[in-house]
Amino acid sequence: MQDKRVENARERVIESISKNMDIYSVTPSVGRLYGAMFFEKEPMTLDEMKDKLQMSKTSMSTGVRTLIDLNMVDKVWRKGERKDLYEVKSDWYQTFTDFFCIHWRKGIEMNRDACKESIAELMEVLDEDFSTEEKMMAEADLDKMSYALGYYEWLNKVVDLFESRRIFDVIDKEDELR
Amino acid sequence: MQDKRVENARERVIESISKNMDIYSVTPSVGRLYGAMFFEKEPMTLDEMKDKLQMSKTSMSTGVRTLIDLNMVDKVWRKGERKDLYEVKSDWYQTFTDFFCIHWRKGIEMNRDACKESIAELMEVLDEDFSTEEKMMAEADLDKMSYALGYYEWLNKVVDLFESRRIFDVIDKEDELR
DNA sequence: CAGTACATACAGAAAAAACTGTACAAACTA
DNA sequence: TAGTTTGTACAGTTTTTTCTGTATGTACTG
Repeated sequence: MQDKRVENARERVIESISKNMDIYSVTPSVGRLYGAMFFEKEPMTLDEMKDKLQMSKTSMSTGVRTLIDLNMVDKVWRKGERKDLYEVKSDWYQTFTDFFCIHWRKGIEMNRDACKESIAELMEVLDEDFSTEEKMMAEADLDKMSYALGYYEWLNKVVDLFESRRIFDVIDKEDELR
Repeated sequence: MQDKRVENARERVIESISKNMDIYSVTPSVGRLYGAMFFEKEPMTLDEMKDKLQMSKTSMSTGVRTLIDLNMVDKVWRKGERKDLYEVKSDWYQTFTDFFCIHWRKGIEMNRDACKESIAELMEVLDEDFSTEEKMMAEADLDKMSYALGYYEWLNKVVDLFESRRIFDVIDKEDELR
């Protein structure tokens, strides 16, 4: 019974992808949706997804929205088709770097801003106040924040490396076999 | 009132760190714990954490466990001290690469294995079965899986780049100011 | 224009996760 | 040894998230 074997093979990969999408903060259900869509030859409608995954259409709708927000899925236009069509973005390298860059950049920026603001505040205190105990406290915190700041600058450059695609000079893409 | 300003400065950074630790799949509470511990000059006890964060000791216990599992915090030994002491690992560059490597490696490996197994299964089918429809299906899936496999190999090399610390040749660490 | 097909907003149900207090075991103290 | 202190297992509670069904608005069709 070949049918079963082909189906099994596909299902195994879908399940694995689904399990490991937690790194993208994506729920297993949405991961399964992504996996299913990945293997579909043609762009899918919400109803097809619903049938495939045995879930409500509402869930498919929100799931797809999540994947679109993550830049992992595209809405597709096809004339004469009333239903919305969706397909997974075909360039996984791009998908990876996009996700990585957007999320890290956001976090880095927030933390960096907080550090900068607090460092300024502490410097003010150091200038004005001469209570030794207070000063030592402020200085210790200042050191920690400076260290953090340095780390965030570094991380920012790492993100630049991916965003600028220079990472592909450092690590060559595998030959695409398709 | 300098007291407040110093405290504010610290609190701002803790809160920011806490918010952005979702990238490490860490809950804001645990993130706050990490932030508080980061600024503490001396290693902390569970009771100190509990007082600081106004939460139950049980939560501190599980929170610290989480952070230790993530390689972000160390248990510290100090003679004559009955309570367990904890401090955050001081090398954030290492912490980052550790996390990145461990988590991505796990995901990559699982997906790669699933792909390999399924590719083998599909090749078997292609050898045996001559129904054209079946074959086309199997071949299409095989292509997708090969592409995925190539991507995982690439990603694996990226992880190598970090794990081997060669990343620091590509992106220099910021001068540590502390 | 009415009628149908579609996506999604919204409210509620179900499931999962976070958090707490109590109880208990292990390690220490006297 | 008996008596503390400390960390955590566990059960129950609260909060959050995920999922569903119904209802509604919009865009097509004839």
